[in-house]
Amino acid sequence: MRPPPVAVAPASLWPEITIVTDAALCFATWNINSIRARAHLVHDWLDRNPECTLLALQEIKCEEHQFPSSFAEAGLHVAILGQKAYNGVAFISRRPISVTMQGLPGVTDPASRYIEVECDGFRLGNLYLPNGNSGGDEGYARKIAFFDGLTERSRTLLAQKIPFAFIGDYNVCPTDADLAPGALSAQDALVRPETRSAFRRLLWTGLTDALRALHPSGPYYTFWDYQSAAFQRNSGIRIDHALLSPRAAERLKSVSIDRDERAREKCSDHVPVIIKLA
DNA sequence: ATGGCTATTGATAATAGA
Repeated sequence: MRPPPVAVAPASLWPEITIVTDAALCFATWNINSIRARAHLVHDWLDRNPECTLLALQEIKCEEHQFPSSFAEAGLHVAILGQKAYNGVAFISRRPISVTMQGLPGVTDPASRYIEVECDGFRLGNLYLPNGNSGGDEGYARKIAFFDGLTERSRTLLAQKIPFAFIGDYNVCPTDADLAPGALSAQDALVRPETRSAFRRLLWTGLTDALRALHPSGPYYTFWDYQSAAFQRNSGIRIDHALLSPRAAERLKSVSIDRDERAREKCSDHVPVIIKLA
């Protein structure tokens, strides 16, 4: 057991903020678009990224019992919230993890889209937000309802003074700088003003968009459509994000997007985003 | 305007993704 963090400065604007000495931590998020189709890519990636302690996966597209056993057999810790055919989120970790939540309070959508774990005193929420383009008004309402649930969850964790990150596929381009010209129509649920507003309401609970904190301008994409040679044309969008609690944000060292993964054979249409905390 | 890619399934055509 490691000792609890030692506070050396008083709380400021956010009650959770204190300057602390915590162990370094590296984690990543990756919408894998079927773990069964791409388990080998995940193993390869983990082998090449030994410093990454936790990997959050989205769209595993299987039930718990269908999740490849190779990860646990390799000595990795696994936490899964799955369902048949669609959605599904999971953690693969080099360190022990305990599940603190499955699904978000108040979110009635039965789809498997949120799992949260504790690891060495840090909390990680792994989310796959509804796309919102299908299912008409009801489908879009589920997207906004998920944002509301996540916003409430942020307030709860902040009130509990737990350092955390919400990582995953948010299915939102926060600003026009987060998509290539022409990559999406203006009516798309990923860029609708109501979607961006919901994202900002979540941010304004006191969270930090890790990539933009370190890279305020310029195009950074995490998804390229399989169609129309989108990757070759770099017609991408940034929809996979890491939002950090204040105490986590103070420790932010780097954010990197592993775009090389998009060039691999039979790859996912998303690439890993890696976050390092001091 | 359409199709274009890729995955899934009480498939082999439909649905969802983004």
